[in-house]
Amino acid sequence: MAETLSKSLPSSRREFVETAGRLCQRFGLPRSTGQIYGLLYLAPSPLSLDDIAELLSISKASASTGTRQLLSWHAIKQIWVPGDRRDHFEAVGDLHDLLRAGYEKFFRPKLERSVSKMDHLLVCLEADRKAGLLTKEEHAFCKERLAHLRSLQTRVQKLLPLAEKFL
Amino acid sequence: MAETLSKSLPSSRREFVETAGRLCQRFGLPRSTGQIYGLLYLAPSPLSLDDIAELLSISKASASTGTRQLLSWHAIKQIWVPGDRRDHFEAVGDLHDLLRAGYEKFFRPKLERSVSKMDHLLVCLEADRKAGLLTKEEHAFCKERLAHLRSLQTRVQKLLPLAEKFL
DNA sequence: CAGTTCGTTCAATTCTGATTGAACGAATAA
DNA sequence: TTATTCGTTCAATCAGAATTGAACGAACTG
Repeated sequence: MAETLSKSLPSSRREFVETAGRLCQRFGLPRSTGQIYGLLYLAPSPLSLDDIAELLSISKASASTGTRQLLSWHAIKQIWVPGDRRDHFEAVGDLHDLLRAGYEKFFRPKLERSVSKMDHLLVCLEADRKAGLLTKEEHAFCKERLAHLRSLQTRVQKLLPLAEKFL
Repeated sequence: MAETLSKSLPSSRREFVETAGRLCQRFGLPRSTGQIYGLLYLAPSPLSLDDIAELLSISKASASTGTRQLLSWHAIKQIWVPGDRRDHFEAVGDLHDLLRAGYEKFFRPKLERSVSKMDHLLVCLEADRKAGLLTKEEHAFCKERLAHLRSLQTRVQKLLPLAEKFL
C-alpha cells in the first residue's frame, strides 16, 4: 500500500535545500550530501530513502551514499518508524555539537599532521644543507619562513578549542 | 644570454610545494596556485614566470593564471629586477595579513550574504504559511530551526574578528 | 623597420570526482 | 518455498574545473 502524496516542497524549504547544497559544494563536499542534510534539517518528521530521492530528484544510489556519509559524521540519525520496514532519517539539530565533532574528526588530525610535516621539513632542510644543496642564505631564509609558519600553526592549535567554547 | 641553471629544487622545498598544493586543492582552489605560492614562499629571491613554469613542470599559461590569481589576493607581489624585462614574483611572507585579508574578502561577504539569505527564508516561510502550504507544526518546526541557525550565524560573526585578533 | 620576447587569453583537452542504472544480497511477506 | 522490497555496491557515465597549446597584442631590441 504505497502512499502517493504530493511529494514536493514549499519554496522556503526548497530554497534552503539549494543553499545547503551550495554550501557543501563550496567546501569540497558533494552537493547532494548537503541537499540531503538541508532537506532533513527542515523536515518535521523523519524521511525514508525514497522520500529523499524523490523530493530531491536524485537517484536512490545517491541518496544512499549521501545518507551513509552524513551518518558517519553523526549529522543525521536513523529513526525506526513502527509499521514501516524502511529506514527513516532525521537531522541532528544541534549544530554546535556537529561543529565540535567536525573539528575533532577533521581539522584537528589534519592540523596535527601538518605540524609533524613541518617538523619533518625542518629536518629535511638540515639534511639538504649538509648535502651542500643550499647556499647559506637559502638555508637561513627557508628556516626563518618555516619557523614563522610553525608558530602560526601552534597559535591556531591554541585558538580552535577557545573558539569552540565561545560558540 | 640565457642562464642555464640546474632548475631543480632541494627536497625540502619540493615537499613544501607539494604540501602547499594539496592544501589549496583541499579548499577547492587550483592545486597549481598553491604550488606556486609554496614555491615562492621558500624562494630566497624573486622568480620569473618561466622559472615557475619550469620548476613546477607546468605550462606558462598555468603559471600566468596562477600568479594573477595570487596577485589578486595580494599573496604575492611583482618585483622589478634591474636588467631583466620579465616580471618577477615574490611571496608575501606575512600570513597573518593574508588571513585577515582573506577573511575580509572571502568569508565576511559570504557570511553577510548568508545572513540576509536566512532573513529572506524566514519571510518566505511566512508567505508559505499564509498560502496554506504548511501545517501548523511544520511552520513552527521550521521557524525554530531557522532561528537556531540564525543565532549561530551571529555568534560566528562575533567570533571571527576576535579570532583574528588572537592570532 | 622587421624580429624577439613576454604575458595573457581562449578554445580544446584532460582529470577528477559526483551521479547514475543495474545487479546483488538480505530481509520480509505471502 | 517464491516473490517482493529495501539498501548497498560497482562499473559506467557525466559534469565541471584545471590545464594546456596555440595565437595574439604589446613592449622591447637591433
